[in-house]
Amino acid sequence: MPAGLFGEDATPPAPRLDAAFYVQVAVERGVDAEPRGFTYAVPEGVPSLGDLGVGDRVTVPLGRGDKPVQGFVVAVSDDPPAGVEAAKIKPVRGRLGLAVKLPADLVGLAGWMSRYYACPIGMTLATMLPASVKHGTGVSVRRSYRAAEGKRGSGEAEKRGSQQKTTKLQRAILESAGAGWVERKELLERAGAKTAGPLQKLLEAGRLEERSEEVVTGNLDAVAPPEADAAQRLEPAQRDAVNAIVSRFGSFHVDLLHGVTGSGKTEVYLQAIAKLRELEPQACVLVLVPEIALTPQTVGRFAARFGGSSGPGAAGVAVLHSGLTPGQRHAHWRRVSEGTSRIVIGARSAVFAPLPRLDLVIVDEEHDTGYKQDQLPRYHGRDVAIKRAAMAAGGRGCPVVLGSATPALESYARALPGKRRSEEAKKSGSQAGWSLLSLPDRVAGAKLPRVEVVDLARERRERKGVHLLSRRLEAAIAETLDGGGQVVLLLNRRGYANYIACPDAGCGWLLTCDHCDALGVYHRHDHVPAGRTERVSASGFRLPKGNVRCHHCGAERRLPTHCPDSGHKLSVFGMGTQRTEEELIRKFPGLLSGGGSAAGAASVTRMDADAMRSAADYQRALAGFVSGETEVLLGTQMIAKGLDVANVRLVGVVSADTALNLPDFRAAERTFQLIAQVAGRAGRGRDPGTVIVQTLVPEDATIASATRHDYAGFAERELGIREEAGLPPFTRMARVVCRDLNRRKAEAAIGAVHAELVAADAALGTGVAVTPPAPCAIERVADHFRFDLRMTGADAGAIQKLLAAVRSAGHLTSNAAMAVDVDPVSMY
DNA sequence: AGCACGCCGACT
DNA sequence: GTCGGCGTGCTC
Repeated sequence: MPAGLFGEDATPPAPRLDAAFYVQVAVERGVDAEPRGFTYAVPEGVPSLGDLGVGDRVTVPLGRGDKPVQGFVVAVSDDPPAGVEAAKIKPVRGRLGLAVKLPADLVGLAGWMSRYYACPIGMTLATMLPASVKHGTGVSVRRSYRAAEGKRGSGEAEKRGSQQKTTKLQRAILESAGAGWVERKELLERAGAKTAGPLQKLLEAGRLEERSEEVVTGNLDAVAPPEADAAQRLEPAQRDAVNAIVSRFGSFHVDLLHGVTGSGKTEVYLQAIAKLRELEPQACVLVLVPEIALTPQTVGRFAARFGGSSGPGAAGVAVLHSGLTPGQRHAHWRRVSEGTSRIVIGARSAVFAPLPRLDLVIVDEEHDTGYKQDQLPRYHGRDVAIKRAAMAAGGRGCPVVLGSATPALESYARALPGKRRSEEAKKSGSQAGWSLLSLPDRVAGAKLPRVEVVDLARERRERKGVHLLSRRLEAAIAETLDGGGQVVLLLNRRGYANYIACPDAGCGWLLTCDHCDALGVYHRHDHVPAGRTERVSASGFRLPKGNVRCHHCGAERRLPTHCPDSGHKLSVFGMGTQRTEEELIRKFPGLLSGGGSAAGAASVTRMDADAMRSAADYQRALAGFVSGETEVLLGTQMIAKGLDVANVRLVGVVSADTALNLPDFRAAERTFQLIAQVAGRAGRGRDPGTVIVQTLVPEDATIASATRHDYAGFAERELGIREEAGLPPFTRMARVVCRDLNRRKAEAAIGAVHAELVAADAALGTGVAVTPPAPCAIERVADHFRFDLRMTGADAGAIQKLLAAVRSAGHLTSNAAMAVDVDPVSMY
């Protein structure tokens, strides 16, 4: 600046900050300050800020009002980066959570996620650190004391000390404390002091020294104490798989472990981990499972093999999932961060476990859509895990094992050596580092269950009345129960009935939600006071009272009795788990509902989101089924996962068609997965068991493949269809949804995004196809109108390039009005 | 995401 | 004449 410019009337220059150094801060706001956050100055001579580093949390002033906001340090530099006006740089206000910081490798991962999923980096970082860790839940300060070092103490303390008289209690405390550190509580006990008063006096007088340390008190009992669980003898295919995984140690590689249900995938994980720990005792392992609260059996096996998290000197398994109390979560997090627990098992968010190093990543049930987060940041746990593994060990990487009986076609296509490999895999060739490991058979000579198909259309023609259970299924249930076996029944639809309609064909009125473009679902009250029933159904059922619910917005209302248009009495039809339960009890009067309500009684337990309000409900229901107290387990897809009960001899799929008709290109894949997974619950013991699949379309190729346990055949055909249609996994997809209370605004917003995307694609030559905007399959949800568009590119890079351009120009935002979903798993 | 600034309707 | 509606734009 030229000298003399600032005369008396001119604005004085902003005083130059005496900055020791500068930090880039990603603020925990929706501020899309990609890629590097904002620059702040670290003032000279502030001791608590002197060693600020990547991953530390700070408070910084933001905006015109200098509103203090929290953020993460993502980079440190001696000088501010070029292009940032020096006058704009503000100083860091303070530091947060001295004991806790995010490991630098996670900060790097957040950078990748922020770019890949088009999400503000500050929000990405914020989701990596559990709230309980942020807030320091369950942290208490442990204070210990020792006698000050006698005469050597100089000046003040000495003087004040001599001014005061030493009471008897104070002398006792001084003696008890001695030269070593003694904890507060113990010290007072030893000295026989009832209050801390004398101790405080000594402290003030400088005759005692105090030391304090943070202790996380949250209990670690969430991991069951180890039971005996010896390594099992491996089948040849399992041994090959373990050997293959072991051969990858030390560098990045992805193995897709495709093993049929009951083929012993978990044992493969366990033995691979054991081998890794033999070779490298400090090795750290990350194990992801779809929803850990629902898989206590898996966690138990890991804990049994490698030690639980509680008990003396336990160095074993930590768990991180939503079922923990905040204190427990914090405690587990700390143990992981300190390197005390080197094996972490957890749900999606456990991919951010603060392990000090990473040597092996396992993603169990990798096809599960629960890995995809449906809120910001919309990441896929499996894909982030793979990226984290690739970035591990300073870029050298570590191996990943993806396990499933029904792999996602995205994974299968990359791992498959043959012709159906996706373009991406072909392009990068064998260095892509994906391979397929197969466990084609169940362990110990067990056989996959027999699968029968029942044609529901025919059943309806030949039989009067409403029957959710066909004659064949009913007979099989009777036979199984008579023989002392247990039954699993799957129906992937909650409630009693999903159509509430006018029986007059000429009227055709259907009850829909007032706030959504969706049908109301009739739910009975689960606990109806005795004798309170209400005649509703045209077919003559006496129904207990209930409500109509919308499964999209949660709105609830009373069940109307008459059609508002024609005045006819309404009828209720369609199928749901509650209705299946009712029919089951009607047809098997010996069964009692409510799982174990009456001691020793044979019973049916319904397991769906309505009946299972908490993880504890689920654990209880599961325990009842494992113990044999519950004979029939009926539920939605939550019963299809991981359940391993030897006495299950019959699995019934009440309707295989529920997922088949969804407006989603993955409908067939979902259907295959659901049938194959639930069928896998049968025949875990000696008897291979039977599976009965009810469907209106018995000739459907997907259902036929599932009945033959033919994943490869299904995949071959479905991949052919996907390739033909230019769908994933042969392409990559991203989706933008705009929503607004005002329909025209939502439409205008998506139109603007569409124009920007099309223009950017033309300018950059990314070759990404952008669909014209269209109303979503369910256009209105909770009074908001929704429009979407889809982008399809040859590979992830093309989509990324396009998104980055439009995003940095400010035309893509992630907020309540607009959502960007990269690699969407749900299309409606 | 917040929060401030700014330009158009119903009150003292 | 003002208070305040929420549309728009910016945050080192």
